[in-house]
Amino acid sequence: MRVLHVAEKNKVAATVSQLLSGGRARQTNSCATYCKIYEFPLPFNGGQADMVFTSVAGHLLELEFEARVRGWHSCAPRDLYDAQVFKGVPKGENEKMKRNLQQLARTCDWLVLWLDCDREGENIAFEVIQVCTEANPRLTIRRARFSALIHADVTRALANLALPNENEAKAVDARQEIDLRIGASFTRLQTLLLQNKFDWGEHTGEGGRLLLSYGPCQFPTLGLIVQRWWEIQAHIPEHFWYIQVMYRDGPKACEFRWHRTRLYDGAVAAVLHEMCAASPLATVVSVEGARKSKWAPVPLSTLEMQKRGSQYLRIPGERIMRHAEELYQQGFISYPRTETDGFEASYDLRGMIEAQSRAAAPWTAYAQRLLAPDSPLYRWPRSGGHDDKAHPPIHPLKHYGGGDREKEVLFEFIVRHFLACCSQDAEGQETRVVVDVAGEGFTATGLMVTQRNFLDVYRYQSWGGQDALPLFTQGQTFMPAAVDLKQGTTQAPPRLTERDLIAKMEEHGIGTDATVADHIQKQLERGYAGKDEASMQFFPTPLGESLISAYRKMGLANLWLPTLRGVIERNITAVAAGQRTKESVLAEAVEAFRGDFEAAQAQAHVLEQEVSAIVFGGAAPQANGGGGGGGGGGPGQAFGPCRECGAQLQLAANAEGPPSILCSSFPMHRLRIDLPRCTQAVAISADFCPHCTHGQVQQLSFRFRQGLLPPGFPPNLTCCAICNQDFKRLLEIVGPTRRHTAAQPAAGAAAGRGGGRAAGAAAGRGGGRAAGGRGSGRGAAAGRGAGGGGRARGGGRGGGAARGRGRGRG
DNA sequence: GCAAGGTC
Repeated sequence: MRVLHVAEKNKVAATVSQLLSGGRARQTNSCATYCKIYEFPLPFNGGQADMVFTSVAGHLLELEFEARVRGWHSCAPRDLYDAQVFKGVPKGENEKMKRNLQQLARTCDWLVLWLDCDREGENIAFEVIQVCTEANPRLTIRRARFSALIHADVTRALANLALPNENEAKAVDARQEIDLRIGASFTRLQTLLLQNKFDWGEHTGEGGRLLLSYGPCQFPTLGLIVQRWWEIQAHIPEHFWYIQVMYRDGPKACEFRWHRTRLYDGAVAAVLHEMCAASPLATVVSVEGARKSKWAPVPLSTLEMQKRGSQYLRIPGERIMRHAEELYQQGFISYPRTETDGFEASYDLRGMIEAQSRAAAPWTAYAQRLLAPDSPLYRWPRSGGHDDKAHPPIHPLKHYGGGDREKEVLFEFIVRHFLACCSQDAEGQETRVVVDVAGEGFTATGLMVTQRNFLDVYRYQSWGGQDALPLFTQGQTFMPAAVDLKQGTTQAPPRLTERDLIAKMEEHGIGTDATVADHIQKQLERGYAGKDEASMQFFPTPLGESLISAYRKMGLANLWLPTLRGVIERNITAVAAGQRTKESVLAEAVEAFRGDFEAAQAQAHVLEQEVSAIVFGGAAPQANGGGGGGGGGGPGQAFGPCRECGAQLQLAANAEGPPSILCSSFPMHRLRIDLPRCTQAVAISADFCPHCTHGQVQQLSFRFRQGLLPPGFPPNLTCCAICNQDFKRLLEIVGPTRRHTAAQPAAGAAAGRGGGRAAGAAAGRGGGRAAGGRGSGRGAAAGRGAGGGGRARGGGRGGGAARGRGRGRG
């Protein structure tokens, strides 16, 4: 009896056959470059069998359209919803893998499938079955289910062979067909529609041809980037005030923070501050201590490696995966694509630590400390609770001597993470001191680390530090070194870092651990997004923004919202669970997307308008009706070049209230000026500004609402909005228009403070200035307030420092 | 020239 065993990758075929044969399997080459053959005898099914192990390399087959519609001009893109699809063998390596399988299948009686125990693995199993039974229809077919490549698991799997799960495979079939139909149809629609309408210049890729791809993972990814960008654009900086109490005794000092945190009403804050300043003696109300611990990390999964790697090491996820793949191929680390973040009890962790304790590396001494008999430092890693039933967490196998600098840095991270997760948590003592000043409460918090433990090896993280508070006792009084009224400004949310983006994609189920980095990379390749190298933050390009904006205006939000993938995923999960048939899910999804496709095609002019307005800064016709317009800024009327970058300045309509002035260039520079709150109407006048020397800028004609105008200010003004001092002064006095994001509410703090607070904030702004002016030389506070006007934070500029300070802290 | 998912 001959039994053919097929694994998903050569490594698994090699490991399983070595485990089952006790290391006596004979290896030979096959006609497929990466897929070896391993042979050995073994008792099986009551007799003796010749075991033949080989593998594929991922999917063997690919879903393709029938030849009739393969040419881009052979049919209308919408025909791709009805065209036939079938699974074929892609040319090249896969043809060789197929030949290898069929040659072996002809000589065998059994086929045992050792593909990864996930949905894709189940689908590949059926690809292997299809190909093998073509060559030998008499095969007895079984599935081996294993969760770890260790002896006990593998022998158990062989002794408990089961049948493959067709439902799981069909779920993947459905996913493939949906992805192919919507991906190809929208890609062709977008590309064919727009490629000849504009001069794309630098946007075209290698072949000099423009490719505007659409995909159910790439668009929601782009959507995440654009959405955040719109939130940033919609943010209106708001001033707030807080009281800060400082203690100082020689070198010892600490800051007490106000229990009210902050107030948005400057006048009220000023009153409270005056009370504190009038009787500043502080009384210690309580001194409390608490033990705190900082948890060591859990074992490393792929996405965690990418998130932490991009943050700690500043290496993009795509390169992390490339290095990790090489380290794996060369035997330095375990399999790099895993969701598992806990070790099975049978893993020999001490053996792995030992391997790192022998190398001459900076972490050698730490590894030795961990290994010491009865080491109080060592502990079995906490599990993160995820298990893909196919691969262990990423861990080092042997020492990597180096060569490639970036690969070394990644390897070091993998080792340090592994050692850290095998270590005890860090321990510390927190002290909280509460004081009372004139009836207002303030708290100082200090943390002293008592046991560093894993932090000693995990140098990417820090905790507290030498932040011990001076000694206070309850009932004690002291005179603060300062009781200050401070002013701060709310900050727009930061642009997304790679870590943020990966986390959001994970949250919404966009992509898998093996593909998330590719989807991000694709944003850059297609020119949909850019990445600020210094801050590692993503921003949409005008092209990316225009595409998303177009679908938003069409009212087809489900084509780019991050929830798109989750909807598809939920439906195919029902197929995998046997609750729905593949046919019904497919029919439903295809009909839904066909509807979206037809709606998009019917409104193709919106796509053109958005690209024209946002990418090419053209004075496109105003979008009529659309999907509400708003926050993101739509097409606008141009009135002259931007002084900083030369691109067109536009008067861009908002959903409510007067339009805003927008510079269309990006990411070089992006200017936004919200007009004064009292603006009733504005129009581009025929006159040019006599002062702007960088180009011809048309003046704007304003009509203002009388009630809000400062005394003596003319209700009608025609002036240059860029350089006119009266206009700037008015903007300073009355503040910019308060707008709301129509379709996409801003996240977190900004949204929470929406309309309701508007009146209070406006009042606060006025009051605050007064307070600042009255107060005796509080230069810093007053100075911070200036320049807060209508200018939104620019794209590429000025990121870092201010951003790092976080939201709203002064 | 289209997708996303495997893996080398």
